Amino acid sequence: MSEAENEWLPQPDVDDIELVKVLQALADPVRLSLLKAYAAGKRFNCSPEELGVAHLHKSTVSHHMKIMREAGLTSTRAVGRNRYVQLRRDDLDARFPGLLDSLLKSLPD
Amino acid sequence: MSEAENEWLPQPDVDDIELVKVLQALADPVRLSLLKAYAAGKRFNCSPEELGVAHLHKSTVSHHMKIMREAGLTSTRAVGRNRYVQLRRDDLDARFPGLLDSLLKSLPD
DNA sequence: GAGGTTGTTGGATGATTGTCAAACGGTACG
DNA sequence: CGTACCGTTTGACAATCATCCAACAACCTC
Repeated sequence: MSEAENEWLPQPDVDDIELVKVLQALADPVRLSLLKAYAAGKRFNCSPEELGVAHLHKSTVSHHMKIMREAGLTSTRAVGRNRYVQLRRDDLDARFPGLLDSLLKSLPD
Repeated sequence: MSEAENEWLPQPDVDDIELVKVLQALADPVRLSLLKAYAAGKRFNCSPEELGVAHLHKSTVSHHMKIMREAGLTSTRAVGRNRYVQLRRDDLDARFPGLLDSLLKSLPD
């Protein structure tokens, strides 16, 4: 049994989260799907099937996750082969009060 | 003196405003500047200077305004040579409650 | 260690986008 | 009427982007 690593993937500091980049990260139907999945608590692994984007290649999903993380939308912890992703709710709410909530309420079914 | 026309430029119906398109329309620094100008009540003419994007060609500004209008963000009334633009506050708030408010509060200076 | 799993990276490609410039079309007003 | 004005449209161009595929790296299990 190897030492369980617990490494956080690089992400911008709270104060460096830019509105334009957040909006750019959200301006894509696939990433809105990911946002919805993350908001629903799906935080374990990145398989396209479980994230509701089964039609996409896994590298494409990885690409979208990177964009969201680098925009400041998500945090990712790498543990072994898995990625544990979660929304940066507190950080986003501190920086853009109410934005995430109204977004999540406005997401299409 | 010619008859003063009062023609509304084409825009989506309230129920047809899509979140993705709204976000795409907002995911650009220039259009965020326009949003800010419109929110501040600058509704008369489309000159790049008065809208705070003096570095851009007038056709570029016209292009951005069209994108915002077709996304459902703005309403435009054409009167003579002028364009009277305003935010669709009520429509946006009906469709995405709280979104516009939190956005406007989050706009950079 | 071998082989299967999970996610990332690089290249390639087609589509979209932001911008400008020039031409165009109404409009206002001498 | 002619000219200046204001915004739109079109074409062109470079840049960015979303996607796939193949190769790779790290990990887990047998």
